[in-house]
Amino acid sequence: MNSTADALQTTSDSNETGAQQIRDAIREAIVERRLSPGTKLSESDVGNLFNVSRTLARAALQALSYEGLVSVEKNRGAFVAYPSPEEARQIFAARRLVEPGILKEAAERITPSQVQHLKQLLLEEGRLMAERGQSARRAEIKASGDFHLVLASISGNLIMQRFMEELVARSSLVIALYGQSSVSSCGHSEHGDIIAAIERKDIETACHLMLHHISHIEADLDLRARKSVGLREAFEQ
Amino acid sequence: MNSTADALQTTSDSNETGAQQIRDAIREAIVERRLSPGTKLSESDVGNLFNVSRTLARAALQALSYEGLVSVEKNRGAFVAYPSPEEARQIFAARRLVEPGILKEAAERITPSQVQHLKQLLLEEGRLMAERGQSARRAEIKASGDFHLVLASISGNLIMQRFMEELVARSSLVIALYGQSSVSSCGHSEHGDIIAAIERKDIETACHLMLHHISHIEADLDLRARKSVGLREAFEQ
DNA sequence: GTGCACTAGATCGTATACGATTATGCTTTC
DNA sequence: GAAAGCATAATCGTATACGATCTAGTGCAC
Repeated sequence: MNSTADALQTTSDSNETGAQQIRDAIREAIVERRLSPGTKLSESDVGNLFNVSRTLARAALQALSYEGLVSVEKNRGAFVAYPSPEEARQIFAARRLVEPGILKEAAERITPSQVQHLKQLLLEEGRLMAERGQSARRAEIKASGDFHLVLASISGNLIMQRFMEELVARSSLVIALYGQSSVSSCGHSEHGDIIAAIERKDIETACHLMLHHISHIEADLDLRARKSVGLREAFEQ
Repeated sequence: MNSTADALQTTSDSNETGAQQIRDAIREAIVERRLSPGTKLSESDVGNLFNVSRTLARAALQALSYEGLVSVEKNRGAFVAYPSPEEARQIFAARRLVEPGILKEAAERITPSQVQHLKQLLLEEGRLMAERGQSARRAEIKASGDFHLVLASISGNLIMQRFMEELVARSSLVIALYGQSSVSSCGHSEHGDIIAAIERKDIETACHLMLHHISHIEADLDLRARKSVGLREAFEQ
């Protein structure tokens, strides 16, 4: 049990308050798919894992439920969210709705050094794709999401940035549940194409590429049947 | 003090858990501008007001901070959010970014009965504008926001709906702080124009009208200087 | 009279405690 | 042997308690 704690506590000792640290650690675990949808997150267990009281554990789980990553059921407990197919569709519909707009604002105010940053991110992503192993896979998942998040941060709108963080995190959950092609969740080359369009200030095509990109991710999902672990949900959720 | 409690507890005794009831009551008070930006919300005071322990009061305030309506400062306490001019700009930028898209989806799937619902809302809004008195003013503020929220609910996307709820609530806070023309925060006639465009399935114009509408609201703000109550913030915040 | 140190009060952060609700497993009965 | 009922264990909802941090007021020194 302690080994799990070590695995989760990757980003400790900042100046945040206790509950936020736990929230961030659990969120990271969910986004990187170390925690599967439907997993029960008992308040006591979470508290013991991080050596804090149930009070803080509860606060962290409550916070995650506001982000849609955890669903708390009254008098039953908290579970890693198990988004329905309909919910999955809405998440991607939301992304199609906001990401072109974010991209447009980002493209207008991007600096050359930020373009370099994006390119470097892309390289890192490609490197991870080539590697084998669990941790490389996790890092790749994170990197492919970071591309969209960095774009949001460049747009300069903190509110949209936070919204995108929520959407990307929930997307990761959806892909974990309904994704088909085992690994590459996010078309790597498409990220590159988008960066290229941004660089030559071709905002129009950049937006179209982004729309297609999101649709490609969604097209890789099988939203009709639940994944093989579906029966497990019947027990725990 | 008890009179205040009665004034706040408009929507009680549902099947929600205690903290959610308090959260909703405070949110409503903020949106209807019964609570001004910068007001201190002490955990003990909130708890006493609603006859619950600090635990629940804290949970409610925490929840509101996730929505951006309350800012909690470590070891200092919670305050009704006091959005900066920059934050205000970002809120309206976000609305310009998402509302056309929401409107587009809503217009595509709207039913005749929902159109009637919108029209009825509009009438109600107009009736309240004509009335005098504090409570009518509050109801008008709520109604003008509800127009945008109903549109979001018609769009059928729960995620965008929740996001819009956050944006509308925070807009109310911004208008309370920086609004100039004392009362009519939201161009009433513009709502009517938008409904008309939706009804004749002219989505293109409806979106343009919406964009102008949002810009008109923002244009009514004075984002340079803080309002006269600004000195009060110096004391409490 | 002004400025600094110190003490007292208030408020927050977190832990613990207790009643309420739900799940589980055993016993009993048909 | 199966089903229903009861008892027990686990978990959540909420309140209370205590230490830590911040705020404010007082008094002393200069």
